[in-house]
Amino acid sequence: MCPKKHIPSAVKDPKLIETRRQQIVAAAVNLFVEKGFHGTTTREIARESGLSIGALYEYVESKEDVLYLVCDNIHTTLETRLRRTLTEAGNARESLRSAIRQYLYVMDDMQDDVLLIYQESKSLPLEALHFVLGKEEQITGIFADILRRGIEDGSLRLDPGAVTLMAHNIIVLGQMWAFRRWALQRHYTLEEYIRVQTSLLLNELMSPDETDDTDTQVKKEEGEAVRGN
Amino acid sequence: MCPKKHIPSAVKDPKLIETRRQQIVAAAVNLFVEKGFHGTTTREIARESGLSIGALYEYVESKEDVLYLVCDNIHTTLETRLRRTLTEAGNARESLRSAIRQYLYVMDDMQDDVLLIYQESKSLPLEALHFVLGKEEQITGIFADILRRGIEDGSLRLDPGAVTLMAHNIIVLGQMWAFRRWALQRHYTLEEYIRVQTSLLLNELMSPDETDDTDTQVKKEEGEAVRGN
Amino acid sequence: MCPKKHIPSAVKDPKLIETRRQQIVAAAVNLFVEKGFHGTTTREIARESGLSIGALYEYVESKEDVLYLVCDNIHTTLETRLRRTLTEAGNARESLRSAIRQYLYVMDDMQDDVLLIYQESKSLPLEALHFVLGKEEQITGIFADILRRGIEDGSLRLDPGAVTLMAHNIIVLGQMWAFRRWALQRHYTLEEYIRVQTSLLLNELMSPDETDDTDTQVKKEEGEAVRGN
Amino acid sequence: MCPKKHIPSAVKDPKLIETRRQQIVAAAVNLFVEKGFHGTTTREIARESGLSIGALYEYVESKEDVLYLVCDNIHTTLETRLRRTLTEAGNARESLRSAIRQYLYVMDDMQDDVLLIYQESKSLPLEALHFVLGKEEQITGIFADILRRGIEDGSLRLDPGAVTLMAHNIIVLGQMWAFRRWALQRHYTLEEYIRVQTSLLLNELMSPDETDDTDTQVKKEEGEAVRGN
DNA sequence: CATGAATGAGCATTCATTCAT
DNA sequence: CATGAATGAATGCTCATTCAT
Repeated sequence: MCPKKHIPSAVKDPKLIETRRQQIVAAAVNLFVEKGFHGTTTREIARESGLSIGALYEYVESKEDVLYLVCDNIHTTLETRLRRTLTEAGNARESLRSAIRQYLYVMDDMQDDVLLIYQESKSLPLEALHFVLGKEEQITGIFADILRRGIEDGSLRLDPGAVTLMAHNIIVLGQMWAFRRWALQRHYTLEEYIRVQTSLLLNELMSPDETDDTDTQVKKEEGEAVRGN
Repeated sequence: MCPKKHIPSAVKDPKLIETRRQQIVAAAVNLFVEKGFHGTTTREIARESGLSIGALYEYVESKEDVLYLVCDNIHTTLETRLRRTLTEAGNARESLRSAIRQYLYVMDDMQDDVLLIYQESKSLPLEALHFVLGKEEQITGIFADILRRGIEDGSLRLDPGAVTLMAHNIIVLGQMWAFRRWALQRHYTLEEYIRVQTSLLLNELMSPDETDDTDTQVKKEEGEAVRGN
Repeated sequence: MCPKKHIPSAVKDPKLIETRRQQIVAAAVNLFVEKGFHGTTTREIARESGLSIGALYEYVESKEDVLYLVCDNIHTTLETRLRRTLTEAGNARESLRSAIRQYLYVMDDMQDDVLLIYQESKSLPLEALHFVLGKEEQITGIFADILRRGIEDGSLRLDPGAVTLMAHNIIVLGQMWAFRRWALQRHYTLEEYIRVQTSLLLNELMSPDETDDTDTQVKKEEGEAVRGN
Repeated sequence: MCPKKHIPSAVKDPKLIETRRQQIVAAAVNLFVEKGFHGTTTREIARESGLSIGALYEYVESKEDVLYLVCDNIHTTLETRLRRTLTEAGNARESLRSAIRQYLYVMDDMQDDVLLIYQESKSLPLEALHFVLGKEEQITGIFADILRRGIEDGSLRLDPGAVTLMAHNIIVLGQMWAFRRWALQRHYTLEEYIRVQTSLLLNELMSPDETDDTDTQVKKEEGEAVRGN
């Protein structure tokens, strides 16, 4: 998959390490989401993990390690869920359309976690940050691959030099659904968001002849609401 | 402009308040950018401001107030610089193209500040956060206005219900240049980024007949480099 | 006198720093003597100093700083008290005899402090340790000076190359009264100790013709006691 | 030899106890010398001993027990090595001269261990400390015995009441070579130190008629160096 | 208005020791 | 006998905020 930062543990049994770290991550995600990294104490993490503070530090060397574990876990979950939905059926254009939809479903579901990474990863030590960004890039690569397939099979017209950028655009599409939810989710439902963004992205917006009507149309009230801010 | 949160001060003279708060913000931006909100102490802010801690607390009620002041200041600067470049000359499509370019210039210049808002605004008390988000929405409104003008003058084909979303897309376009710089700025120069993103956005990408070649084409090496990662 | 390590303080008024540090040292000496450096907590030091823990750290940067302050204070006291008793009256031999006597009085009085330095100075950071050893050497120099005067005025016969060593011997003479008190003070009174050590040192022991009888003779019971262990 | 503190063990086999404790002591000496008693953790002791912490605590009841074991071991080694070199050949004066020389050789070799006892024995529980001091006294007795023999055979002129003191002086002579090495070993080689101290002690210093020249004379450069500080 | 000394709750982390397996 | 995971009291230190001068 992707190289992971090795976090030393005083405990020898790898099985146990895995189990305990899962407890820790499960507890920490919730706490970090709720109160932020700096607002959460190690004791809270320990308590919620069902570990003593001493035990916590047997599986982790610092609070920052917990943050890394959390970020990595979120990314892994994200990637796993995303890859699970990928199909090679049909041309790449259809694959992309489907992948975007699935990606946005996942992002909608993991909003808090996405936010967490975006707001707290700066607290990671440099080395750990690199690993996290590496993972981020890898996930971006999923879309880059589809885009390249689309260029090859002719279903997508895109300058090869713009592939990376486009892939990042798609990723950001999902992230903004989370970190601008205070605005977006007031105006659009997830389905609307998916529909419109996909259209814009797949360039159907400006080529009405290729557009299927149900796709681009936004509900009336929505159109009104938008003007209201 | 936009309603601002009133921050009480023990000092009467409004002129003085204004001056001192400017000192405070100037000092705090640098510190927050460099060390983050939590990594900066009030003493450091005071020292860099040329004030005593006692004096600092005469102009501000809490460290969070400083953060609010900083965020508000960044947003105000951003908006001012952006509005200064807006022209009504030509059709809206050309206005938009120009606005995006100018916006990206500003965002490139203010990368650190943009990052600051994105990573630290979660530390604001709820009320202050609302003011900050309000400002954000207002800036988004600048682009929404242009888009609406484009619909009216026919230079932009866009479903009215998608205006808000498109405006957010544009804003995020600029923000991602900052918060994904670890990837984007490794692959693209600012000019390339502006060119490609504008093309994608203005839908020239998929309609090569409308495209001006120099605009969509990315330098060969870039194309290679992209595949390389 | 002797260069001192500068210990930064958050407080500006030098008078206040002096006062507070004196409080701190006064409290810490007792605590360190009683419970050792590691056995004493910073909170105890603060409490006994009449300061809050926060205030303590305004005058000191670490617990080790307190230790340095304590060591330096002890050395300074020692040196001051020692120098106060020095006389140039008579020949150097008589000066030395008197100086040793006074030195041992002081050492007897400061036993606990001497012990403290000997047992805890290893906990000092390297730099601070150098300052402490420098001070120690300077005190040794007091006796070296007298010895040199003795060589010059002919009242002491000593190879110049042995001056330093002899000076260290004298210093250690006083220190061992403290750190071997569990044995020495069971067998000898201070006066006896002074008398015998001075005799041995001034070489009267083996030259009975120069010896004044009352000086070398140790009380009968003492002689017995010695054999008893 | 000397009564030793009994340290309870959960293990029955005395052979095994002996072996394991030797492992423990060997590891702990190095660690204590390097990092001090308080700076060494029980886990480190266990690891270096090749034992698990669990096992460590089967052979020892506390960290302080390890310290006692270490101190006792050092003292035992010291005494053994010292006694091995003792000869009854010649008069006591010559025995003493030789014993001092051998003693200083051993002390030079065991500097770190000597320092260890001097700096850390204060961390021993009272009872253990008494045993350690007892051993120290016993070693001192070695020299007391020689001194007494010297009084009897007339080769040493010494007030019987000063025997104990003189014995302590000799012991301290060796110890100071270790704990004042920062000064002494900068000025003198071991051989010079032995020569001069022996001379001073054997009272040849002030009676040049009895002195053998090579013995009291300190190398010219040394003499200079001494004045230089 | 300005100063800066004082406060003390709060935090991350350590480590000797235990005990179930 | 051996193992090593678990415990949690204890510690050094920080820092936002206050308030007497």
